[in-house]
Amino acid sequence: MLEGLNSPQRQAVSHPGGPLLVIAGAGSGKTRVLTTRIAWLIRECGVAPESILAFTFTNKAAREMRQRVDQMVPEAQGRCWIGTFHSTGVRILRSEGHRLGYDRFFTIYDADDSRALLKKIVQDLELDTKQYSPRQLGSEISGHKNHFRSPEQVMATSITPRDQKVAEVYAEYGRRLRENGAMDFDDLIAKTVELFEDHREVQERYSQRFEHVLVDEFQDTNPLQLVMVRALSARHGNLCAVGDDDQSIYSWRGATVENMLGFEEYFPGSTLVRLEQNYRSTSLILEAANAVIAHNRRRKGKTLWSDRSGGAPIELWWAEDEHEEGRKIRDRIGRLLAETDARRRDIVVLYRTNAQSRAVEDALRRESIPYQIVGGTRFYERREVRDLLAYLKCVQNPADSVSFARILNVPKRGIGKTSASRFFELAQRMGTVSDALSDRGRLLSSCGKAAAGRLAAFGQLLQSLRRLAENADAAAVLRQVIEATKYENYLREDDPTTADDRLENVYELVNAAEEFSVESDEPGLGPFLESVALLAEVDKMSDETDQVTLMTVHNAKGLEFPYVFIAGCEEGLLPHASSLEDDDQLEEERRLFYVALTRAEEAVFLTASAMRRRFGSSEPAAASRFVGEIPEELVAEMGGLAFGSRFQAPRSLGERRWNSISTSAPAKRPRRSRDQGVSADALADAQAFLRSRARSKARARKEVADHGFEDHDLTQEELCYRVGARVEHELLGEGVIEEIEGVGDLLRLTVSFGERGRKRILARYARLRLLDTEAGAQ
DNA sequence: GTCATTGGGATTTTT
DNA sequence: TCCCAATGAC
Ligand SMILES: Nc1ncnc2c1ncn2[C@@H]1O[C@H](COP(=O)(O)OP(=O)(O)OP(=O)(O)O)[C@@H](O)[C@H]1O
Repeated sequence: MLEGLNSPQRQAVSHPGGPLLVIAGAGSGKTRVLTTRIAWLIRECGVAPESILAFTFTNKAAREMRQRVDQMVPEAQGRCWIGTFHSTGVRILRSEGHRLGYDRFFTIYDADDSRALLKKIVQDLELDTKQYSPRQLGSEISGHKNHFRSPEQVMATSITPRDQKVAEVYAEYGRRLRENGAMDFDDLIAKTVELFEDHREVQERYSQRFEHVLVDEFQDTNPLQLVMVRALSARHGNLCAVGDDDQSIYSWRGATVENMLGFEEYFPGSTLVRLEQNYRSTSLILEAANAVIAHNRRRKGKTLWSDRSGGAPIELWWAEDEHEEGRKIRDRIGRLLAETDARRRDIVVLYRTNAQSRAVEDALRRESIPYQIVGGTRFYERREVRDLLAYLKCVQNPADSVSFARILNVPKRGIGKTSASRFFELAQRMGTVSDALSDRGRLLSSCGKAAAGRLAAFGQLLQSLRRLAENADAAAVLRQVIEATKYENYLREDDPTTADDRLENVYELVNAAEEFSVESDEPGLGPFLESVALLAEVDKMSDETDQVTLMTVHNAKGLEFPYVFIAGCEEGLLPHASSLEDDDQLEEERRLFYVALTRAEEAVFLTASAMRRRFGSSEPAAASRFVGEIPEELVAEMGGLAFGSRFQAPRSLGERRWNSISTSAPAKRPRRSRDQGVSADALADAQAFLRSRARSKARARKEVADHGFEDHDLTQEELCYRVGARVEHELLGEGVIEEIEGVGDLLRLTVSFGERGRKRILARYARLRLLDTEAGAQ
């Protein structure tokens, strides 16, 4: 079993017991060690499979781990508990949640449901929805939960009046979730922890049961999850955690590397194992990744090497806009497929934001290159899908008022705002929604004749669906919902232009339910809703079909591909504009880039675009500083004809910016007009510009309008351009510069070519030659 | 109660 | 650019 493993890997796999932390860089076999250790424990140490609990980051990772363990130790046969924190929480709460007053199949609220509930609360508490947006509140409350802070604690430590209000909302939110018999995502872990605290005997039982607890991707666990891990491993103290602090990319979700760095403190007497050999990537890729991540200050350095010497240089492609970027990616993919033995499934296109997938998709589609997209507008977030799921949740859980409110008048059944709010008042007085629905008399007196009739009819619909659900499987209930509500007609009438798409989604949901009903040994509504709620995007990723994969860097965590494209290597995108002001956030962006690079086995292709469409208008972009942090000799700048080498290489621009940014802040200085020359510390303006862009789009626009780019950092070549200078163009011949806008890659010149007319061109692509340099130079 | 129009906000990342 | 929520006319 230890065959093929290196020495520290073996040490970790065969570690006898007690807390073990494996810290190691990307591709060093952490996951493999964890998997093998599970098999080792069963086979060599005689540990019963059901006494093993392993946490993975996604259900997909769990599935793969389970498969591999089963391969190595057939007798394990899926008897180990391997799953995400959330699915493990659900599993425990399903059998123990009654102690906290929850039904076996409590409803799981997704982010949308939570927001709907928060919105209601904000309205009921008469707070300003601008200042307390459900979205913002949701993430604040989630943060509190993930840091293991109760509403009372938040209240006690609140400073501003707003903090207090947030604490109030938090407390009320918890009460209403409970009233609705529902938990949000965070509760799946928080309530498990609560269960263990309030019922020590339950905690004792579970921690007795799990002789060994293992955690993958430990750097992205949050304090709440740490509490859960500690509770579960308390009895035997056999915890094996693996992680890489340089790959921590979920701090915005409450994750903290402190869990790893403070391991010895939380689990005294722990053993530390480091893995230093990478088996995934060429050494060129590793060298690049190591160089980039070395720029992070807040890290414990580590060694990572590969004996896969050499490797193809990292290609850097420039495009004028995201469409061209998409085409270049597609063309390069086409060449890979034609010229190497790469299959489509060997290729992934990674990006920072989901919105970037669009341009790549368009390009791939035009050449009919099959692709799958992971994430983005999620299937289960589509309105029609959510409507139908809300019906199912409502059928399953009569107390779920959020789902009820969603479907009360969908499809339209003549119960408008007024009737609805009258009804909810009545329901509040009577205790539950379903009681109110079946009380004809009170309905009549509260809501009037017409509405009362409609409400009662709706109540009967729900009742009949509930009766059906007692015996039928999820698919049957779903089909009945669609039929009874004439949902297909509703979609067709509601908006004929989108009806086809939406109907397709409806059928896909039916399909999913049917598949579930056939495959699952518990085909009922409750288990189906549970599986839907826990499904992550990568879980649905197909490994079978041969297609190119598109996804965010976050989703690519833990995966590997021979060929990796990283699109949008631009300031403001990667690093993202919202992370530029804060060092910690900036370092997380760098880790993100590191994660992206280290997914690759054979080759990396970076692309960036000079212009990027955002909110419908094109905005300029500059090279990502991270690209500049890769040693120059590892990068091959591509682009052919359009990219004049006489002009400043864009990646150097990124480098320059970064270098200057890390020096002390430049003093304010007088503005100068562009043809007077350049200021030495124009960088500050560039930064300020990016910052302001992050702050407010409108303000940023104004800033551009007010003083354009004239004060930004200029390159050597740009220095030489000035209005009135004479230049020569390869095709157009001689001309005179009339106007200069932009900076760096985006430097645009308006040049008058006499009879050939006036052209506005990007300097980088134009291949201009200055004719009278002394006139242009300072 | 329903439908159309308008205006404002959104894109950072997700279990 | 697109999507939603709020507003107002019928
Ligand atoms: N001793 C080994 N010999 C050969 N290949 C190995 C060895 N250990 C790991 N590998 C391979 O290296 C690759 C990376 O392994 P694995 O995914 O376990 O690394 P990881 O540390 O979890 O990576 P990441 O941190 O990027 O998630 C896998 O393809 C794995 O099969």
